Amino acid sequence: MAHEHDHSDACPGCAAPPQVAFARHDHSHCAGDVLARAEALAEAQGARLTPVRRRVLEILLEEHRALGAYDVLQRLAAEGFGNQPPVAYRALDFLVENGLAHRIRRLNAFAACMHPGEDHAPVFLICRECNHVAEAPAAPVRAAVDAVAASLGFTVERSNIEAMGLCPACRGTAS
Amino acid sequence: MAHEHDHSDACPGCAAPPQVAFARHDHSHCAGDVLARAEALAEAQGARLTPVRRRVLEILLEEHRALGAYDVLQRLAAEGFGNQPPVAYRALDFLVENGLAHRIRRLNAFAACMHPGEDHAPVFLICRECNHVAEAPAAPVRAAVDAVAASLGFTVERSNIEAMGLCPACRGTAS
DNA sequence: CTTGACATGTTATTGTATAACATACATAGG
DNA sequence: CCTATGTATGTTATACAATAACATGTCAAG
Repeated sequence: MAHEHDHSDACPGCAAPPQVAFARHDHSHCAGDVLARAEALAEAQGARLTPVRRRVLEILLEEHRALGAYDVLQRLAAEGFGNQPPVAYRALDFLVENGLAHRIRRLNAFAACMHPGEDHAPVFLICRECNHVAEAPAAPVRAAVDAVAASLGFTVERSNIEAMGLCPACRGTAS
Repeated sequence: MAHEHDHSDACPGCAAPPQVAFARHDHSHCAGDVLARAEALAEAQGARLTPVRRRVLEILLEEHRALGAYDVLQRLAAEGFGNQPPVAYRALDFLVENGLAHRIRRLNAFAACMHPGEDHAPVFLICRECNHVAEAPAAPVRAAVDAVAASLGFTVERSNIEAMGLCPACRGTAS
Protein backbone atom coordinates (compact mmCIF):
# COMPACT_ATOMS: atom_id res chain seq x y z
CA MET A 1 0.00 0.00 0.00
CA ALA A 2 2.83 2.33 -0.79
CA HIS A 3 1.56 5.64 -2.05
CA GLU A 4 2.72 9.17 -2.63
CA HIS A 5 1.20 11.99 -0.68
CA ASP A 6 -1.90 13.45 -2.19
CA HIS A 7 -2.67 15.91 0.57
CA SER A 8 0.42 18.04 0.28
CA ASP A 9 3.78 18.27 -1.36
CA ALA A 10 5.47 18.59 1.98
CA CYS A 11 5.86 15.75 4.42
CA PRO A 12 6.88 17.41 7.64
CA GLY A 13 7.64 15.39 10.67
CA CYS A 14 9.02 12.40 8.86
CA ALA A 15 11.78 10.37 10.43
CA ALA A 16 15.45 11.12 10.43
CA PRO A 17 17.50 12.57 8.93
CA PRO A 18 15.86 15.85 9.84
CA GLN A 19 17.12 17.50 6.71
CA VAL A 20 14.49 15.67 4.69
CA ALA A 21 11.64 16.13 7.13
CA PHE A 22 10.03 18.72 4.91
CA ALA A 23 11.20 17.27 1.60
CA ARG A 24 8.82 15.54 -0.79
CA HIS A 25 8.93 11.78 -0.34
CA ASP A 26 6.87 8.64 0.04
CA HIS A 27 6.12 8.47 3.71
CA SER A 28 4.42 5.10 3.80
CA HIS A 29 7.97 3.91 4.18
CA CYS A 30 8.92 6.03 7.17
CA ALA A 31 5.53 5.41 8.78
CA GLY A 32 6.00 1.66 8.60
CA ASP A 33 9.48 2.01 9.91
CA VAL A 34 8.29 4.14 12.81
CA LEU A 35 5.55 1.65 13.66
CA ALA A 36 8.07 -1.17 13.81
CA ARG A 37 10.35 0.84 16.04
CA ALA A 38 7.41 1.84 18.21
CA GLU A 39 6.49 -1.80 18.73
CA ALA A 40 10.03 -2.67 19.70
CA LEU A 41 10.16 0.26 22.08
CA ALA A 42 6.86 -0.63 23.73
CA GLU A 43 8.02 -4.22 24.20
CA ALA A 44 11.30 -3.06 25.68
CA GLN A 45 9.44 -0.85 28.14
CA GLY A 46 7.01 -3.57 29.15
CA ALA A 47 4.16 -1.48 27.77
CA ARG A 48 1.35 -3.32 26.05
CA LEU A 49 0.56 -2.03 22.60
CA THR A 50 -3.00 -3.33 22.54
CA PRO A 51 -5.27 -3.21 19.46
CA VAL A 52 -6.85 0.17 20.23
CA ARG A 53 -3.54 1.73 21.13
CA ARG A 54 -1.83 0.29 18.11
CA ARG A 55 -4.67 1.40 15.87
CA VAL A 56 -4.51 4.93 17.25
CA LEU A 57 -0.81 5.05 16.55
CA GLU A 58 -1.44 3.81 13.02
CA ILE A 59 -4.09 6.45 12.49
CA LEU A 60 -1.70 9.18 13.62
CA LEU A 61 0.98 7.79 11.34
CA GLU A 62 -1.36 7.49 8.36
CA GLU A 63 -2.66 11.03 8.74
CA HIS A 64 0.82 12.26 9.32
CA ARG A 65 -0.35 15.42 10.99
CA ALA A 66 -1.74 16.53 14.32
CA LEU A 67 -5.18 15.10 15.01
CA GLY A 68 -7.67 16.12 17.68
CA ALA A 69 -8.80 13.47 20.15
CA TYR A 70 -12.27 13.59 18.69
CA ASP A 71 -10.97 13.09 15.16
CA VAL A 72 -9.21 9.97 16.33
CA LEU A 73 -12.31 8.87 18.19
CA GLN A 74 -14.43 9.20 15.08
CA ARG A 75 -12.12 6.88 13.16
CA LEU A 76 -12.02 4.40 16.02
CA ALA A 77 -15.78 4.34 16.29
CA ALA A 78 -16.09 3.70 12.56
CA GLU A 79 -13.95 0.61 13.04
CA GLY A 80 -15.95 -0.87 15.88
CA PHE A 81 -14.01 0.40 18.85
CA GLY A 82 -15.70 2.35 21.61
CA ASN A 83 -17.12 5.68 20.58
CA GLN A 84 -16.79 7.61 23.82
CA PRO A 85 -14.10 10.22 24.48
CA PRO A 86 -12.21 8.26 27.15
CA VAL A 87 -11.42 5.54 24.61
CA ALA A 88 -9.46 7.99 22.51
CA TYR A 89 -7.96 9.92 25.40
CA ARG A 90 -6.75 6.81 27.16
CA ALA A 91 -5.02 5.46 24.10
CA LEU A 92 -3.52 8.84 23.28
CA ASP A 93 -2.32 9.36 26.85
CA PHE A 94 -0.74 5.94 26.78
CA LEU A 95 1.12 6.75 23.59
CA VAL A 96 2.31 10.08 24.95
CA GLU A 97 3.45 8.59 28.25
CA ASN A 98 5.40 5.92 26.43
CA GLY A 99 7.05 8.31 24.04
CA LEU A 100 5.18 7.08 20.97
CA ALA A 101 3.21 10.25 20.38
CA HIS A 102 3.28 13.90 21.30
CA ARG A 103 0.67 16.31 22.47
CA ILE A 104 0.67 19.60 20.58
CA ARG A 105 -0.94 21.93 23.04
CA ARG A 106 -1.21 24.86 20.67
CA LEU A 107 -3.47 22.78 18.45
CA ASN A 108 -5.21 20.76 21.15
CA ALA A 109 -4.05 17.80 19.14
CA PHE A 110 -1.80 14.78 19.04
CA ALA A 111 0.79 13.56 16.56
CA ALA A 112 2.79 10.36 16.26
CA CYS A 113 6.37 10.60 17.40
CA MET A 114 8.61 10.18 14.40
CA HIS A 115 11.68 9.35 16.44
CA PRO A 116 10.49 6.92 19.09
CA GLY A 117 13.14 6.27 21.67
CA GLU A 118 15.41 9.02 20.48
CA ASP A 119 15.21 12.65 21.49
CA HIS A 120 12.16 13.14 23.58
CA ALA A 121 10.56 16.49 24.10
CA PRO A 122 11.65 17.76 20.69
CA VAL A 123 10.98 21.17 19.21
CA PHE A 124 7.70 21.22 17.31
CA LEU A 125 7.57 23.25 14.14
CA ILE A 126 3.95 23.91 13.30
CA CYS A 127 3.05 25.30 9.90
CA ARG A 128 0.18 27.74 10.22
CA GLU A 129 -0.86 27.09 6.63
CA CYS A 130 -0.91 23.32 6.24
CA ASN A 131 -0.96 22.50 9.96
CA HIS A 132 1.74 19.93 9.53
CA VAL A 133 4.05 19.37 12.44
CA ALA A 134 7.73 18.53 12.25
CA GLU A 135 9.93 17.45 15.11
CA ALA A 136 13.32 19.02 15.34
CA PRO A 137 16.12 18.02 17.66
CA ALA A 138 15.80 19.99 20.87
CA ALA A 139 19.03 19.24 22.67
CA PRO A 140 20.60 22.70 22.23
CA VAL A 141 17.29 24.39 22.94
CA ARG A 142 16.76 22.44 26.12
CA ALA A 143 20.27 23.24 27.19
CA ALA A 144 19.45 26.92 26.89
CA VAL A 145 16.21 26.45 28.83
CA ASP A 146 17.99 24.54 31.58
CA ALA A 147 20.63 27.24 31.82
CA VAL A 148 18.20 30.11 32.28
CA ALA A 149 16.06 28.06 34.66
CA ALA A 150 19.06 27.09 36.73
CA SER A 151 20.02 30.74 37.09
CA LEU A 152 16.65 31.25 38.81
CA GLY A 153 16.98 28.14 40.96
CA PHE A 154 14.22 26.44 39.01
CA THR A 155 14.49 22.72 38.28
CA VAL A 156 13.14 21.77 34.87
CA GLU A 157 11.51 18.35 34.67
CA ARG A 158 9.80 18.52 31.32
CA SER A 159 9.68 21.18 28.68
CA ASN A 160 7.48 21.83 25.75
CA ILE A 161 8.70 23.94 22.87
CA GLU A 162 6.37 24.84 20.03
CA ALA A 163 7.16 27.19 17.17
CA MET A 164 4.53 28.52 14.78
CA GLY A 165 5.53 29.59 11.31
CA LEU A 166 5.72 28.57 7.70
CA CYS A 167 7.11 25.33 6.36
CA PRO A 168 9.22 25.51 3.20
CA ALA A 169 6.39 24.35 0.95
CA CYS A 170 3.89 26.87 2.24
CA ARG A 171 6.38 29.68 2.15
CA GLY A 172 6.84 28.91 -1.51
CA THR A 173 3.10 29.09 -2.17
CA ALA A 174 2.83 32.31 -0.16
CA SER A 175 -0.20 34.29 -1.30
CA MET B 1 -2.63 48.36 50.39
CA ALA B 2 0.87 47.02 50.50
CA HIS B 3 0.96 43.54 51.90
CA GLU B 4 3.23 40.54 52.15
CA HIS B 5 2.32 37.32 50.46
CA ASP B 6 0.18 35.01 52.49
CA HIS B 7 -0.30 32.37 49.83
CA SER B 8 3.31 31.36 49.41
CA ASP B 9 6.81 32.23 50.36
CA ALA B 10 7.82 32.35 46.74
CA CYS B 11 6.90 35.11 44.37
CA PRO B 12 7.74 33.75 40.97
CA GLY B 13 7.27 35.82 37.92
CA CYS B 14 8.02 39.14 39.53
CA ALA B 15 9.65 41.83 37.53
CA ALA B 16 13.29 42.27 36.75
CA PRO B 17 15.94 41.53 37.73
CA PRO B 18 15.19 37.88 37.05
CA GLN B 19 17.50 36.75 39.81
CA VAL B 20 14.90 37.72 42.37
CA ALA B 21 11.89 36.34 40.54
CA PHE B 22 11.60 33.46 42.95
CA ALA B 23 12.94 35.27 45.97
CA ARG B 24 10.70 36.23 48.87
CA HIS B 25 9.57 39.83 48.59
CA ASP B 26 6.64 42.19 48.76
CA HIS B 27 5.19 42.08 45.30
CA SER B 28 2.61 44.79 45.68
CA HIS B 29 5.48 46.97 44.67
CA CYS B 30 6.40 45.18 41.47
CA ALA B 31 2.74 44.72 40.58
CA GLY B 32 2.09 48.43 40.83
CA ASP B 33 5.18 49.10 38.85
CA VAL B 34 4.11 46.68 36.15
CA LEU B 35 0.66 48.21 36.00
CA ALA B 36 2.14 51.66 35.48
CA ARG B 37 4.38 50.40 32.72
CA ALA B 38 1.49 48.53 31.16
CA GLU B 39 -0.56 51.70 31.02
CA ALA B 40 2.27 53.58 29.40
CA LEU B 41 2.77 50.80 26.89
CA ALA B 42 -0.91 50.65 26.00
CA GLU B 43 -1.00 54.41 25.50
CA ALA B 44 2.08 54.28 23.32
CA GLN B 45 0.47 51.59 21.17
CA GLY B 46 -2.81 53.45 20.85
CA ALA B 47 -4.55 50.60 22.65
CA ARG B 48 -7.36 51.54 25.01
CA LEU B 49 -6.97 50.11 28.47
CA THR B 50 -10.66 50.26 29.33
CA PRO B 51 -12.09 49.50 32.81
CA VAL B 52 -12.72 45.80 32.20
CA ARG B 53 -9.37 45.29 30.57
CA ARG B 54 -7.58 47.20 33.24
CA ARG B 55 -9.39 45.33 35.96
CA VAL B 56 -8.49 41.99 34.39
CA LEU B 57 -4.87 43.00 34.30
CA GLU B 58 -5.08 44.04 37.94
CA ILE B 59 -6.64 40.73 38.86
CA LEU B 60 -3.85 38.85 37.13
CA LEU B 61 -1.30 41.00 38.89
CA GLU B 62 -2.94 40.61 42.28
CA GLU B 63 -3.19 36.86 42.00
CA HIS B 64 0.29 36.73 40.69
CA ARG B 65 -0.20 33.34 39.11
CA ALA B 66 -1.85 31.80 36.08
CA LEU B 67 -5.62 32.12 36.19
CA GLY B 68 -8.20 30.38 34.05
CA ALA B 69 -10.55 32.55 32.01
CA TYR B 70 -13.44 31.40 34.16
CA ASP B 71 -11.61 32.30 37.36
CA VAL B 72 -11.15 35.80 36.01
CA LEU B 73 -14.76 35.90 34.90
CA GLN B 74 -15.98 34.96 38.35
CA ARG B 75 -14.12 37.89 39.87
CA LEU B 76 -15.37 40.25 37.18
CA ALA B 77 -18.95 39.17 37.70
CA ALA B 78 -18.63 39.74 41.45
CA GLU B 79 -17.67 43.32 40.69
CA GLY B 80 -20.56 44.08 38.42
CA PHE B 81 -19.03 43.44 35.04
CA GLY B 82 -20.60 41.01 32.60
CA ASN B 83 -20.68 37.43 33.73
CA GLN B 84 -20.51 35.65 30.40
CA PRO B 85 -17.37 33.95 29.05
CA PRO B 86 -16.77 36.37 26.16
CA VAL B 87 -16.31 39.22 28.61
CA ALA B 88 -13.29 37.52 30.12
CA TYR B 89 -11.95 36.10 26.89
CA ARG B 90 -12.11 39.41 25.08
CA ALA B 91 -10.27 41.24 27.78
CA LEU B 92 -7.69 38.49 28.08
CA ASP B 93 -7.17 38.31 24.33
CA PHE B 94 -6.70 42.05 24.25
CA LEU B 95 -4.05 41.87 26.94
CA VAL B 96 -2.24 39.04 25.20
CA GLU B 97 -2.31 40.78 21.82
CA ASN B 98 -0.90 43.92 23.33
CA GLY B 99 1.85 42.17 25.21
CA LEU B 100 0.39 42.82 28.65
CA ALA B 101 -0.39 39.20 29.48
CA HIS B 102 0.57 35.73 28.38
CA ARG B 103 -1.37 32.63 27.66
CA ILE B 104 -0.01 29.52 29.34
CA ARG B 105 -1.30 26.75 27.16
CA ARG B 106 -0.19 23.95 29.42
CA LEU B 107 -2.48 25.27 32.11
CA ASN B 108 -5.25 26.64 29.90
CA ALA B 109 -4.64 29.82 31.78
CA PHE B 110 -3.42 33.39 31.59
CA ALA B 111 -0.84 35.37 33.53
CA ALA B 112 0.11 39.03 33.58
CA CYS B 113 3.27 39.87 31.72
CA MET B 114 5.86 41.00 34.22
CA HIS B 115 8.05 42.69 31.64
CA PRO B 116 5.66 44.60 29.42
CA GLY B 117 7.40 45.95 26.38
CA GLU B 118 10.59 44.04 26.96
CA ASP B 119 11.28 40.51 25.88
CA HIS B 120 8.18 39.03 24.41
CA ALA B 121 7.61 35.33 24.10
CA PRO B 122 9.70 34.56 27.17
CA VAL B 123 10.37 31.14 28.65
CA PHE B 124 7.70 30.15 31.14
CA LEU B 125 8.81 28.26 34.21
CA ILE B 126 5.78 26.58 35.71
CA CYS B 127 6.00 25.07 39.17
CA ARG B 128 3.98 21.88 39.32
CA GLU B 129 3.50 22.26 43.06
CA CYS B 130 2.40 25.85 43.59
CA ASN B 131 1.40 26.56 39.99
CA HIS B 132 3.29 29.80 39.99
CA VAL B 133 4.71 30.96 36.70
CA ALA B 134 7.94 32.86 36.19
CA GLU B 135 9.10 34.47 32.99
CA ALA B 136 12.70 33.99 32.05
CA PRO B 137 14.57 35.71 29.24
CA ALA B 138 14.20 33.65 26.10
CA ALA B 139 16.65 35.26 23.73
CA PRO B 140 19.23 32.45 23.76
CA VAL B 141 16.52 29.83 23.65
CA ARG B 142 14.83 31.44 20.71
CA ALA B 143 18.14 31.69 18.95
CA ALA B 144 18.54 27.94 19.29
CA VAL B 145 15.00 27.36 18.02
CA ASP B 146 15.56 29.62 15.04
CA ALA B 147 18.78 27.83 14.22
CA VAL B 148 17.29 24.36 14.16
CA ALA B 149 14.22 25.60 12.29
CA ALA B 150 16.35 27.35 9.70
CA SER B 151 18.26 24.14 9.09
CA LEU B 152 14.94 22.58 8.02
CA GLY B 153 13.91 25.57 5.94
CA PHE B 154 11.18 26.43 8.43
CA THR B 155 10.45 30.08 9.19
CA VAL B 156 9.56 30.71 12.82
CA GLU B 157 7.07 33.49 13.43
CA ARG B 158 6.15 32.93 17.05
CA SER B 159 7.34 30.44 19.59
CA ASN B 160 6.04 29.25 22.88
CA ILE B 161 8.37 27.69 25.41
CA GLU B 162 7.01 26.23 28.62
CA ALA B 163 9.01 24.30 31.19
CA MET B 164 7.41 22.31 33.99
CA GLY B 165 9.33 21.67 37.16
CA LEU B 166 9.89 22.79 40.70
CA CYS B 167 10.47 26.32 41.86
CA PRO B 168 13.13 26.86 44.55
CA ALA B 169 10.56 27.19 47.34
CA CYS B 170 8.71 23.99 46.46
CA ARG B 171 11.90 22.05 45.96
CA GLY B 172 12.82 22.99 49.51
CA THR B 173 9.50 21.74 50.88
CA ALA B 174 9.75 18.53 48.84
CA SER B 175 7.67 15.84 50.50
C1' DC C 1 -26.52 65.34 16.04
C1' DT C 2 -25.23 61.78 13.36
C1' DT C 3 -22.24 58.56 11.63
C1' DG C 4 -18.87 55.04 12.17
C1' DA C 5 -15.70 52.44 14.87
C1' DC C 6 -15.01 50.17 18.73
C1' DA C 7 -16.34 48.13 23.22
C1' DT C 8 -19.50 45.61 26.05
C1' DG C 9 -23.34 42.58 27.08
C1' DT C 10 -26.10 38.38 26.26
C1' DT C 11 -27.75 33.95 24.37
C1' DA C 12 -26.54 29.85 22.66
C1' DT C 13 -23.52 26.41 21.11
C1' DT C 14 -19.30 23.93 20.06
C1' DG C 15 -15.16 21.77 21.36
C1' DT C 16 -11.97 19.58 24.76
C1' DA C 17 -11.23 16.68 28.68
C1' DT C 18 -12.09 13.89 32.79
C1' DA C 19 -14.67 11.59 36.82
C1' DA C 20 -16.78 7.57 38.14
C1' DC C 21 -18.34 3.24 37.59
C1' DA C 22 -19.17 -1.39 35.12
C1' DT C 23 -17.31 -5.06 32.48
C1' DA C 24 -13.92 -7.92 30.16
C1' DC C 25 -9.49 -10.00 29.70
C1' DA C 26 -5.02 -11.62 30.68
C1' DT C 27 -1.94 -14.13 33.58
C1' DA C 28 0.48 -15.72 37.72
C1' DG C 29 -0.39 -18.38 42.17
C1' DG C 30 -2.93 -21.67 44.41
C1' DC D 1 -7.96 -25.97 36.36
C1' DC D 2 -9.52 -21.85 38.34
C1' DT D 3 -9.66 -17.93 40.87
C1' DA D 4 -7.49 -13.76 42.44
C1' DT D 5 -5.37 -9.60 40.84
C1' DG D 6 -4.00 -6.04 37.93
C1' DT D 7 -4.79 -3.92 33.79
C1' DA D 8 -7.58 -2.58 29.78
C1' DT D 9 -11.91 -1.35 27.75
C1' DG D 10 -16.56 0.36 27.56
C1' DT D 11 -20.24 3.58 29.00
C1' DT D 12 -22.70 7.39 31.27
C1' DA D 13 -22.50 11.69 32.74
C1' DT D 14 -20.50 15.95 33.53
C1' DA D 15 -17.02 19.53 33.92
C1' DC D 16 -14.17 22.77 31.80
C1' DA D 17 -12.60 25.84 27.81
C1' DA D 18 -13.63 28.62 23.89
C1' DT D 19 -16.26 30.88 20.27
C1' DA D 20 -20.26 32.30 17.07
C1' DA D 21 -23.66 35.47 16.41
C1' DC D 22 -26.18 39.23 17.49
C1' DA D 23 -27.91 43.33 20.39
C1' DT D 24 -26.71 47.34 22.84
C1' DG D 25 -24.00 51.03 24.38
C1' DT D 26 -20.27 54.63 24.11
C1' DC D 27 -17.29 57.95 22.31
C1' DA D 28 -15.10 60.92 19.22
C1' DA D 29 -14.76 62.91 14.32
C1' DG D 30 -17.18 65.11 10.88
